[in-house]
Amino acid sequence: MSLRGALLGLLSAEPMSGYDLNRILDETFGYVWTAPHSQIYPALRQMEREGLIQADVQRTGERERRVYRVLDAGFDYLRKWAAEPVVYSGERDSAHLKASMMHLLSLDECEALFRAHLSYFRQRVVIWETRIEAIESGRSTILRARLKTMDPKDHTKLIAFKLCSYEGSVMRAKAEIEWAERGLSTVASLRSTEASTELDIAGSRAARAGRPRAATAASKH
Amino acid sequence: MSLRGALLGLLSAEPMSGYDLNRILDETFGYVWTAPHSQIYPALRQMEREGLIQADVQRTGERERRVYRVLDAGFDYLRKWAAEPVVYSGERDSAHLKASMMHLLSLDECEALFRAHLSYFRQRVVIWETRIEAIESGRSTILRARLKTMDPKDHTKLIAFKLCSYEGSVMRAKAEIEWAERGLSTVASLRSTEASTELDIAGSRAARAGRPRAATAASKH
DNA sequence: ACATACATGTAATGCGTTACATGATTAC
DNA sequence: GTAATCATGTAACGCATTACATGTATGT
Repeated sequence: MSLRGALLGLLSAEPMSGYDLNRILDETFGYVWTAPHSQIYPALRQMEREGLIQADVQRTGERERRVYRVLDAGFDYLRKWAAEPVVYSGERDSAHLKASMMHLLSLDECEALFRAHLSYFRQRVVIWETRIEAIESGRSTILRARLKTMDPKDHTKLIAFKLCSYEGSVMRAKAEIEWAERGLSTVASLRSTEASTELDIAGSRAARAGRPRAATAASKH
Repeated sequence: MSLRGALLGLLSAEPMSGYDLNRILDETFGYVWTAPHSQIYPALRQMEREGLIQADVQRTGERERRVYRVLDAGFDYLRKWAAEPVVYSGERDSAHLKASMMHLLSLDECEALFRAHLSYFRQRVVIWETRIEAIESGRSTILRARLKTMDPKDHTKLIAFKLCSYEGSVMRAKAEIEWAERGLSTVASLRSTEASTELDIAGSRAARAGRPRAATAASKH
């Protein structure tokens, strides 16, 4: 269960409440896992029942705040979960699925889909690169909290892997951007083919510039 | 509902049975969407009830085979679904999530995770590049079936977008490969740091070669 | 005879989304 | 006073996984 991994991982840096966890998943940590509070609160209660974490209840007047900290059993669970091999189950990506059916759409609709893809991942890249800079310059509060509780000789390791995981997200997002850009240029080529009343052969060559075999295949039928 | 999109998309190329759809999702089409047969059969029945598709029942002796074809309402549904903007909901990736917690693991365990990642995506790339070649050379049977039922002037468009979507998957997989390779070199650097009993500063510099600011941040605490 | 591929389902369980629901504190 | 933020939950529904369940046709 990855949700538990994510929650225990964050709690192991610093004890905090369900509300805090929700905020962090929304803001910074969401680059690897997200969850709504409707999933978080029950999961915390369940893990508490199982003895993985424990809540220290803080009161501000009437308001109750349940600050969870990870118990030994929780650390064991977390380590065990993290070391388990990942199960790579099938792909499920609506953006790419829709792209595989773009022949059903108008070129305007295709363009709109690619542009949305582009702007979504460009935003992600900006957000995550900002995070990377924060980690590199030591401005990240959650990282500082974690470093405080750690043996100084492990600091290098922590920072190296934190950066590595953020860079992974950035690299993937950049691949999506590159793909969307390629998609847009495919659209542009098809548009010019549509505009002129040229032969199919010439058209397919233009549509897949740099991929001569595509043009060959297209001209076959 | 993306499952419906995937099924209608495949059926629009060629009428086929739930069994066929399952096989295609497992083999070739799974690069964008996968589903087990326990999802496929009920989805087909439901779409039939709603008048999106219709089954022509074929009998081979006792055995019944329900071959579905897309009705006009189904085409409308498909086109409408494909043109709708994609909802980009939060990331959820256990591999990257685990990577963000690798400081909890031994370097051997980290290496194992990265190697598994690498080999999984290398396999994907091989499979998908084979598909791309099949499309480019006109050896793809499903593509040929689709081309037969289409206006020849749209062939270019179909092939261009098919290739584009496969290339998207390849590009993303290559980003994952590159990331895993980077992860492995991070592990290697940390290993050499661990082996020698050098200072933290020198260690962190080695661990993040080419990223001098990481070393600076690490040496701060 | 036996294995493999063909062929179609249901059921239980778990994960994820959206909506519903409530109330306290703080800053303006 | 009122809006934003803090704070914690439940419920209904839908989508996904795994296991259960059954039987036929075909090739060796």
